[in-house]
Amino acid sequence: MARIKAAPVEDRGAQAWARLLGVQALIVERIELAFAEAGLPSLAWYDVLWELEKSVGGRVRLHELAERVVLSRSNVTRLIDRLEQARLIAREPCADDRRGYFAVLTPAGKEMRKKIWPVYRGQIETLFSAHLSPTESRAMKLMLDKVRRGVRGARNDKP
Amino acid sequence: MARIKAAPVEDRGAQAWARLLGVQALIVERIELAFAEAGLPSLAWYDVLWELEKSVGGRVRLHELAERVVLSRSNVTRLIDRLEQARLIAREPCADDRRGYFAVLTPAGKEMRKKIWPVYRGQIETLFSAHLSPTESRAMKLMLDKVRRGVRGARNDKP
DNA sequence: GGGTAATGATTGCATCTGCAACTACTTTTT
DNA sequence: AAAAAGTAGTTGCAGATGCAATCATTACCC
Repeated sequence: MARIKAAPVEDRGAQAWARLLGVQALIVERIELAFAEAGLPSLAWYDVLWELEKSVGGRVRLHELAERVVLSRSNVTRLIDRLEQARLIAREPCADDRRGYFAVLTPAGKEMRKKIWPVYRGQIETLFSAHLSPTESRAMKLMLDKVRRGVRGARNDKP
Repeated sequence: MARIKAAPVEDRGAQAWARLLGVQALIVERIELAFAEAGLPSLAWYDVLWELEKSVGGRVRLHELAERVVLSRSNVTRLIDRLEQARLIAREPCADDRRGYFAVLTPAGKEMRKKIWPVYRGQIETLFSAHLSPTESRAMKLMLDKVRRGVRGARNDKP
């Protein structure tokens, strides 16, 4: 009958959040290390390449990209600069809106992503998936989806 | 009877990982914004203050701190520099090992942490906990604990 | 339609971060 | 006990990041 040291309900969210932060930092550090050892570019580069590859025509407007990879505008400008210098993507002016630019994936960019993926996949498997059952992974994804929808849905409370 | 578009089991982990990265980035961005608006220092500073407060005597060796907040050594040196300049912590030489230093929490540091926490807690609640049931939060924490133990336990495979 | 507001992208500046090299001290080896 | 190897922390350097300001273009609205 003795109820032992159950965390106050209001704290459970904070505890889960703290673990999430810790695990994310730990695993990202390892992945970056593995990438560097394999002579591959950073996770940020992979994210951009993958985001482009997912998009129709391998092209995305820069501000759209900034939102998807969660970086500030100025940062995207310079990240794209570096990727362009490495010939993995190219800038292409937008016909409809003469202020805007697309980032488009080059063949070399496509190949680079293909080259990174097996390494990335292996790290995810070893560092993350291996410690969860498929059911757990699925549950985690669903929960995080709910959180994401909640956060993104509730934006702009201002009138 | 038709089984519809179930993700291959091997991909579930990767999907969960992708969501984790996305949600973390999204929420951290919001939290940093809220901190800045409230005139508070960054999340990194909070992490250090909290780590010290949790430790007996409010003191931790620098290399220990680096490991706990998942930062490189050199980075800790300079993070501690800034915190020291702000009088929130102090360096104290270690008697046992004359190479080493402790970071110790000052009263001002303790107060700062107390001042940040309500804001932080509010953000966690709004951005994260609000979208999960207490049961889900608990399940998420337990899963992430398993992952963390798995990652930390499997280190140093090298002979 | 002309003025104002808003948006897309870039740049200057300051900060933050990591790696590699370095100094100082400690532990291990022989 | 002297030499070798390892560990704690700092520093130089280069890269990455964000904010605020700027320029160009588009949308709004009276």
